[in-house]
Amino acid sequence: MQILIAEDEQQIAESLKKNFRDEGFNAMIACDGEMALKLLDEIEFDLLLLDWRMPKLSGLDVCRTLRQKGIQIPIILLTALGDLSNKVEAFNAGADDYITKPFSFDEVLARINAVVRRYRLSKDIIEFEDFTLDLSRRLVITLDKKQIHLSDKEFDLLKFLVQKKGEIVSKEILCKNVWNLNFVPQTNICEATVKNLRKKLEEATGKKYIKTIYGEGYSLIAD
Amino acid sequence: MQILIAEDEQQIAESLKKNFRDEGFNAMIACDGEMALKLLDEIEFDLLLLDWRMPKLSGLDVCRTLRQKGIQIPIILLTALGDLSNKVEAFNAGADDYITKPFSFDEVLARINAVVRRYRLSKDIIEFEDFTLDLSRRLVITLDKKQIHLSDKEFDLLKFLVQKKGEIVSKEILCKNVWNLNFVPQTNICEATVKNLRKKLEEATGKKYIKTIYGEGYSLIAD
DNA sequence: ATAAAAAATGAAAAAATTTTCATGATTGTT
DNA sequence: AACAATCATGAAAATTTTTTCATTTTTTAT
Repeated sequence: MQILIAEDEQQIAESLKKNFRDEGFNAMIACDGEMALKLLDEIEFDLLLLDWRMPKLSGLDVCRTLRQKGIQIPIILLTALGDLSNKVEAFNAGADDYITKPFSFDEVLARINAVVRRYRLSKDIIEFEDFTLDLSRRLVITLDKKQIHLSDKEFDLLKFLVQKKGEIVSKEILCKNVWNLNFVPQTNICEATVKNLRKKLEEATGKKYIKTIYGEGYSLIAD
Repeated sequence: MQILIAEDEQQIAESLKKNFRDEGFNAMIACDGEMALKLLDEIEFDLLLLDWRMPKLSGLDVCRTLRQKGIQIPIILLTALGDLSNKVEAFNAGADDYITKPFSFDEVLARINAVVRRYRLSKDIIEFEDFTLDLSRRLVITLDKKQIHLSDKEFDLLKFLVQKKGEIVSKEILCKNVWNLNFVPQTNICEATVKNLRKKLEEATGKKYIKTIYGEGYSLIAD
């Protein structure tokens, strides 16, 4: 996960970054609001941790600007003041959550998880066991945030199986949905692609996910 | 936009169709529920305007049948009866919205816009001028519903430009976001890919969309 | 008008993906 | 156990995509 920390107090920013690294997250620091906007414009982040008080542009301004532009990245605002009116202001500006300083890193983690989970529901992200499919970016990410590189057909096949997880999917249906064929071809395209997908999934996770049901089809199983 | 009007009262149907044409939408009329289903099966529509009371199959039946088949087209139900229980029934059957007769055409337009916007947000669909990007299926569709076949890199490039439509995007930023490079390579990968993308877009739409801003970058422009 | 920098282009080379084919292994049935 | 059907596999062939390179064209500044 790629996180942008927009925070002018270097100590806090660095400490967050270090903690994130230990969690396997990749964090980058912007020391003011303008820099944050610039970085967000250039690089794709999964989450923005945004300090309220910052030089040049306040966190609130950054938040409003982003939402105005239609950018939907999850945003958590950090603030030193814990009163309710700030909270309301934060949400009105388009923040997804709100943390009061001083905070523990555990709290940050918990909030991030909640916010990101909500975000995923609204986006096209499907989780299955040890990996996550990002349908719009066509990425498969493992638990340890590594990317599994799948070819187009492999991705389509996995996507279809994940969408039908547990169910048995016949080759006929696969041909329709992955190859857009209304018949099962004479060749063994399905089997060949399944084979390659299996290999990549096992290399990445060490587990066997695609089960063959003799005479019926394939099925994606948990463990 | 391709609209199907399912309405047995010819006068209403024709009036709607005429109004739609003035708005630049293409509408087709089905005079009963069965005909509506048949047309929906054969032609891709963007919206279904569905009368409640119709011969053979009622609007509600059509709605339920479509949803049962997993077809997700936005549906607006038209009804002569304005009571609340109908509204609930409509939504339960899977309609997206509900208009009570008599209605003004402005109201129809407003509801259509709202429904279609919501649908697009939920589907990760971005529109730009004469084409539409379907991010989760990685498809580019022209106004006349033809598919533009783009390679992976071409799609990523177009997607990025569409997301920044109007803005100038430097090669540096493209390299970061399309090729995941933190530098501009010595070779002219960007230019070459832009060239191929331009060719395909122009072949499909006859228009030039990607403008070069000398020394600065590229920009996707309207017309 | 001219030179230098930047961008466009066509074609070739390199790399990756998709598909096919021949062969071997597995499964269910009799 | 034997058979037929089904599936798995490795490797080759075919196709497509990506990248590079040499050259031409365009743009900007002088």
